[in-house]
Amino acid sequence: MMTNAVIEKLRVAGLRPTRQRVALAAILFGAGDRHITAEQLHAEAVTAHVRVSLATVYNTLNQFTRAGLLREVAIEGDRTYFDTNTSNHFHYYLEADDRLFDIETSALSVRGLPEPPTGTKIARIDIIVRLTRQ
Amino acid sequence: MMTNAVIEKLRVAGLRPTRQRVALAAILFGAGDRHITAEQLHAEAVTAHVRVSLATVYNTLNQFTRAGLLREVAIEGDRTYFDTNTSNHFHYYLEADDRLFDIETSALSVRGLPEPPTGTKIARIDIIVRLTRQ
DNA sequence: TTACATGCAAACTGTTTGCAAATAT
DNA sequence: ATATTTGCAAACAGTTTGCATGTAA
Repeated sequence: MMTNAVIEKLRVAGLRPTRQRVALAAILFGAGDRHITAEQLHAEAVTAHVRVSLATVYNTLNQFTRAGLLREVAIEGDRTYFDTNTSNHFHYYLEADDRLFDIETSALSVRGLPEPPTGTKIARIDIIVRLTRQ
Repeated sequence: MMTNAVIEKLRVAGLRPTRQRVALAAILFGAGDRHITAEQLHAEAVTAHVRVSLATVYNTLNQFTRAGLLREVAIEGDRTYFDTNTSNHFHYYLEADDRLFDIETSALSVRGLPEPPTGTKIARIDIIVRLTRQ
């Protein structure tokens, strides 16, 4: 992703385009949809010779999420995954590899959902299809 | 749940019916389906005058899960929820209250799921319907 | 020039573990 | 008698925070 486009994206989200944010955004949004942890992103930044602390990576991921640029994916286990695809979609999770990827279809739907309890409404439906090696 | 039934359940699962396990199992399985964290279970045990350490509660929940008596539910956030209903079913999650409950229907189904990637098969489908107060 | 962002280390939370004492078989 | 389980405290992993320094506007 071009640096200018990243900078614009951050500005639109109301975030100052600092060196660290621009570099992290370029990694995150520069190569299609990604599912990444803070630790992984930090490692990639280090590899790309971007000087940024792990704390800043965490803070940045949380800011991006609050700004709607990322979405958190709930997987049981310790690490938190962040997804660069914020549109409505579902996931495969391959436990053996601790890897997460999008289900490539928009045809997927849920049937037979009852009315939610009184006083509540559905905010979002998360679907995780757990895979095992066969 | 009668103590005898709990003891039998533990034996069948290959777990020695110790005082702590029997007491925790009675709390867990004695009152319909429950969704509970280690901390919550520990608090209930203390209230019920069962002397048990938090570490033992954690260990016990993990043992029960390994034995197929419980099921873990992945919610983003820090705490791990354990569900006493191990059958195939889905969940509502009310974020405002950090509360989890079963979707009361067996009619719920997923349509349009593509073939899983080569070399993998579907182990389980987790669905979390996130609710907000309206 | 001023408000905001960063880095670091220290704090914090949920969870696991090592080991001696207690308990089930 | 012996193998398993427990409690405790200490360890641990992932994540957050306080504060001095640095940087964007």
